[in-house]
Amino acid sequence: MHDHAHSHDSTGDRLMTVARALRRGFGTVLSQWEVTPSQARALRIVLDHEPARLSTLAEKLRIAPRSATEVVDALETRGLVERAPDPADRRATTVTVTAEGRRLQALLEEARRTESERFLSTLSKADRDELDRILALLVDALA
Amino acid sequence: MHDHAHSHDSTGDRLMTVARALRRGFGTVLSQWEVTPSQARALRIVLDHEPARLSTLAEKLRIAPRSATEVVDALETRGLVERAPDPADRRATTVTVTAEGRRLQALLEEARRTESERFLSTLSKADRDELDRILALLVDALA
DNA sequence: CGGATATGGTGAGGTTACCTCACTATGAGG
DNA sequence: CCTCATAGTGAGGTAACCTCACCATATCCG
Repeated sequence: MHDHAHSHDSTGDRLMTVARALRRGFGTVLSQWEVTPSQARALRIVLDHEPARLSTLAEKLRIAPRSATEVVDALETRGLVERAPDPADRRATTVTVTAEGRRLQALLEEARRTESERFLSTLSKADRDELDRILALLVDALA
Repeated sequence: MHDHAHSHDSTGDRLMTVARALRRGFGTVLSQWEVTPSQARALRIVLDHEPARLSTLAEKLRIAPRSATEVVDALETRGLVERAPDPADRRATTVTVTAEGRRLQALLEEARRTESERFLSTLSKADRDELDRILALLVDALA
């Protein structure tokens, strides 16, 4: 009677399933502020590396430099970041977050945290800690 | 020297990071057979629900019916699935996997398993089991 | 110094995987 | 049978990527 179609799924499959659901959740939350997931990710990275070159941003986001141009265009249009010439290299452009961008980023961070907790709320505290610990190991291994 | 920029990330963030990396891995492996992730997912679902209606497939993949048409088009062009009229409802179309599709699906399943294990290889057996157990809980909670 | 070569950013144009909307064909209920 | 719902698909659109070509600037080196 029960749906045990997942019973033969591997850990990797489960991981993808869970991540997909969480992605959906984040996306829904983000749309409240008319921010796309890609923009939210970029805004966050820029804030972490301010003042960030476009090329640095591209690298951190693991996208092509050309694509970084696009997402910065979008953020700049929304007034969340600003471009400025890099005084050290006249080819380069640096990106900084505006006050407005900072304000929004704080809201997004909070929303992400809330959504994440809601998502994990079916787990016991112990399991959540375990999950976090193991995921951290995997993240470290990616470096 | 070390990159501890992730230190303030939440569990949800880590989950996304890990899933993203795994997705990349799967994608790379799949490209060996010139199969896109979307096609691989669809092939799998069709096999699990054979003979599957397009609408059923769309529902299981959580995409719009129109999009199911597209992915089935792609699979049919590659000779991996076949459309047939549903004898019970002349509006409906059923999709079945061809012998070729079955052969490929077996290869893909194996590749997925291998890639998944490679990805998790940095974890101890105990941690892998823990991770699997907790993810299974989350998957169940999604239903 | 100056010429070759590498690098930073962007315009043009393409791809994938989605979407909505409108339409046709068929089924089902009153 | 007349209305209304449902199955699939054509047409056309979007987000988030991509490559390739190009220009401006930097760097290296004979």
